[in-house]
Amino acid sequence: MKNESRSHCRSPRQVCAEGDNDSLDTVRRIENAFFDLSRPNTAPRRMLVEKLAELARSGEAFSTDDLWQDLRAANGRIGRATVYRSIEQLVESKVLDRVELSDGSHKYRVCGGSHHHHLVCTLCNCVVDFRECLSAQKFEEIGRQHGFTVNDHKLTVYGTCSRCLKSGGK
Amino acid sequence: MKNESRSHCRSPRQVCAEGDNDSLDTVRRIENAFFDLSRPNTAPRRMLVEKLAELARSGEAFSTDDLWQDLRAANGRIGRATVYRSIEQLVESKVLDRVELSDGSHKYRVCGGSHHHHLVCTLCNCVVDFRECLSAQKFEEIGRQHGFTVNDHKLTVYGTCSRCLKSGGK
DNA sequence: ATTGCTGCAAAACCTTTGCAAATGT
DNA sequence: ACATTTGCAAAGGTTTTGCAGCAAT
Repeated sequence: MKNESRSHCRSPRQVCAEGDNDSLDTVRRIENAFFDLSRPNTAPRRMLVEKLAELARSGEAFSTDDLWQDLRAANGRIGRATVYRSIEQLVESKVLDRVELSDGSHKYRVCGGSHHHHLVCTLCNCVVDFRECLSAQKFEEIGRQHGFTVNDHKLTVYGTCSRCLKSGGK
Repeated sequence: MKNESRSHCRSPRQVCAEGDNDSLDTVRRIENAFFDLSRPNTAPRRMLVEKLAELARSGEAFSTDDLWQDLRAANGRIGRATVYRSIEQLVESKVLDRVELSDGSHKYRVCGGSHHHHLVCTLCNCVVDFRECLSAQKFEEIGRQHGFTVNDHKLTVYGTCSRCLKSGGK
């Protein structure tokens, strides 16, 4: 009885998300991220690139386990540890965003290159990007007021998506 | 037998935080949060109230385990599960904030009543409050643009605090 | 041949749960 | 007495780690 609200979010079609990435570009970015750290173009990495390009297109958010299960079902042999290790690298390389859900758990999402933040549905946990934010100067000012050097920030908005609103949260 | 170690508003190693809560008010708020759910004024709850009031004064952020260890060391007999259960309730009651650190882990912090967000040092993980934010209308607009009904948001800024800057991160 | 990624299984970690006993009202 | 909370220990779930073997360069 753990994550009670994730059940209907696992479905293949995730309507409340934007597929606004150019997928060729995404493939390139993922490949570069792997390549930057080490050379080998291995089978698991190819599987990951392919699957992540697909997830970039749909805009769907996924857990580490989701990704592992999907790859394992579709292509066969891949280890959980490889998926964990790859996700870690790709988050580091800014290819993936780690999105905090309202219950404190998290999912990942392939992110476009430009500055954005996340709108998260507290019922189905779908995720949408948006671009509004405070200005860079404002962040600098916030930092200055407390003696911080600011280098990153994260804005997450929680609410109910249109699908869940219509279906009354069911 | 209570340990009155409340004399200083500065915790041993967490200087970069604001102790801006009125502690009497904080005690009241924590007690109410417990009381709202059920009557018993038990020993563990009194221990928690006392310790949390102290943490409110210092502004220090803490993990569940930190809190358990501290209580256990100072006052003796308390179960991990009790601490987990209490923290969960207090987060629900908005007495505690859950703060996401830059590495994806989290800590808790006693929060003042008014609207605020967190500035987190990526080196020492200290946490400071600030009040700047987007306007309520802006959030509504963000929601409207994507068919969401917005009901909450979280803004976290990451950087390096003055202490860590001075010490070069050591 | 060398390098280092990969899969597996075990270990480590963190959090939740079940239940008898203790505690507050 | 009664209703709840508590502590303990066990279970649960997730992530990391160690290492031998393998694949890519």
